[in-house]
Amino acid sequence: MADTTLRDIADELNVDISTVSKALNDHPKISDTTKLRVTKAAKELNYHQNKIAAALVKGASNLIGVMVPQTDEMFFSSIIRGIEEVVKNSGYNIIILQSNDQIEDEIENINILFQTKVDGILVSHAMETQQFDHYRQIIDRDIPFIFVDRYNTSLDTGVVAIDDFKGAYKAVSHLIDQGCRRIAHIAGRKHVHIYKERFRGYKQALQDHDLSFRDDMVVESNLKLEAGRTIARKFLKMDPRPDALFAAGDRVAMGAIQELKKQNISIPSEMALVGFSNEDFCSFVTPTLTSIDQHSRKMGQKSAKLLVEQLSNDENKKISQKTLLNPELIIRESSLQSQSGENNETF
Amino acid sequence: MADTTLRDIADELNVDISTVSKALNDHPKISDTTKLRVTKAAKELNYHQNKIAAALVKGASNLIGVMVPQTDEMFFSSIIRGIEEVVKNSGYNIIILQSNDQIEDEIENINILFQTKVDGILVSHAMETQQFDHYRQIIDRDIPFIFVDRYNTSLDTGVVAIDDFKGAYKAVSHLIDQGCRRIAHIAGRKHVHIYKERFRGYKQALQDHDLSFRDDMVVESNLKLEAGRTIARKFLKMDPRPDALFAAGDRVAMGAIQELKKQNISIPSEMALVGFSNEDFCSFVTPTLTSIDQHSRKMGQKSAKLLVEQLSNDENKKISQKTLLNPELIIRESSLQSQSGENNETF
DNA sequence: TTGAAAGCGTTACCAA
DNA sequence: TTGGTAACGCTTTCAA
Repeated sequence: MADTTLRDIADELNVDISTVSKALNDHPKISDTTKLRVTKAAKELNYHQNKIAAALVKGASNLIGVMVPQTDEMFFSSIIRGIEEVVKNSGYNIIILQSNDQIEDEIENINILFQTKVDGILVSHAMETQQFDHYRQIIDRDIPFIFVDRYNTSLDTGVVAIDDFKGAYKAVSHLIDQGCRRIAHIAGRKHVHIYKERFRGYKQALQDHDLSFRDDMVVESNLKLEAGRTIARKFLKMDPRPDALFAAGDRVAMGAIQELKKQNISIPSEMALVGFSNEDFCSFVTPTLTSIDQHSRKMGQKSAKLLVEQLSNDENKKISQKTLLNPELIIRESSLQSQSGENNETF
Repeated sequence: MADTTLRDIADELNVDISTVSKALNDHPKISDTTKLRVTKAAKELNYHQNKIAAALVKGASNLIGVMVPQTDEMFFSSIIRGIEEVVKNSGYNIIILQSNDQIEDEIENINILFQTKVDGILVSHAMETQQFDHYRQIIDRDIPFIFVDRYNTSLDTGVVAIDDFKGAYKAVSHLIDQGCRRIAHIAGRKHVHIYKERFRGYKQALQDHDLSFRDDMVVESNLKLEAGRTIARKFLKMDPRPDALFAAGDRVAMGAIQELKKQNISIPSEMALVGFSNEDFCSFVTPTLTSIDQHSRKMGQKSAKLLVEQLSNDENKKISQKTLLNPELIIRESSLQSQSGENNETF
């Protein structure tokens, strides 16, 4: 059954097709009576606007491209949720692309976005991306474009992320407050800006509390679970060994917990632990894991809002604004020296 | 900077626009030399096909609509991942819509999908949907359409899900094997087909092992964490109390674990536990949680494959096939009476 | 207030 | 093998 078109409605009502179009779009110069007749007929014929045709003539697809490394990482899926919520209410839809954390896929995806003629783009870039020329094309084409979370400073685009420096700073300061003095850091890849920031926050917190920074107390990793196990083993062999671990991710922290438990190291008294991201499971594990909440859903919402705003801006004035959300330290058992069971305060 | 069009390439090369189109589409009747010239010019001018225009004339958008309750639930985000992988390799893209488990959003989303002229639709329906007329429109319009996981039997569509009956049966049989005799069930909403199936599997397993079924051993719930706590409290008050809990979801099982631990009930010796979905955190909690793996990513892949297949089928022969994947019991500490630490076998 | 017609960028058919 | 042209369904400008 072929879809109803404007033509069908026009024929039905013996008016011109352009009249129908205008009536449906609530054009001011169409009489209320015709508007009524048209909307009625449209409903009867079960008409749905063909957005493809409209997009072609208007030069705007009402599509927003969203690219993340993978949809099935809690952090990204919740960003996506936030984006979808906002975007839909503004009449846009999102098309989702995954980079699988690989630059080749990223490049290919960007081409797809060009073909799809998306009106705007939201990206969290691949872990292994160190060279951002393919993103430059987006800017050259004047497509509104905002980085979410993982961003690159060399490009003049909008950015929505959390203040990773501050998050790390809060985490480490908290550990120091709890009496920890030899705090090690499980870092992410140092070419990724956000991980660099977390590392910087770690160092700064140490310095501000007159603790010395030591190179051998920092290990770079891919932040996966298995890495946490290995790295924990490594730290346990040190003498004196660290009395706390600040991990740049929850999964890698989880791996460390597993290893510590296996070796019967008590958490937090022998070694305290703070993760980063505040994934669901932080409150499920034993001991529950202190972490930094990144407000991922809000991050998605904010980036989408900014983008939509930019899109509705007549004078295509580029918003190359950087928005850093405030990270939140969620204190749980893994770092609380003064034990008090089900603690769960927020700072 | 306006995008390059076929016209630009044609002008550049002094050939007709239709020649360019054919050359780019590798049409057999175009000489290799012109193909070469055209592709070269296209690259130089940085041409990207306008899929919107192509979609309009071809009557196919190359878009596949995906609707899930929420993207930020592990299970759905991993379905989405699977879908995206398959679909991209077939030249399609996905647009994502969330129903927020509400029927109003569902109806609105379906209208959006009509407007976007998606070529096919993949849906996991909202928890609260009990009336499926809005889905019937999709069928009436001959849009290929497959249910993923949450499906309805009254509609003649394709279905990809796991065999929930079998999953529940495996879970309960396993508990019985472990010596449990009073097995309670935390069920999902009984109007949702998959939860009905899990309930059926539970009953059947009891019956096949000569255990009697009791109404008061089953509680229906929304499967959220908090519900798990409440329901566990309720079961703990029974006399004699259950020696095992089979939950239709991991989160609700998690809530139960929390309550049991709080009341110092030892797991699994005093009460064994099996969840459903095998979420990440199952292997993180203490004790690790036995669960049923649903192969969600594979589910996404399978449904996408089926849909794409159907789309490329010239004679629009509808695939109203039902594919049930085999659920996998992942045995962990929460149900293993013979304790052996880090057990993690697969059946 | 309504109608006619051009045009968005492609594809596909028929003619050359 | 290539060119011309209609058509996809809609919006928009100008004329009536």
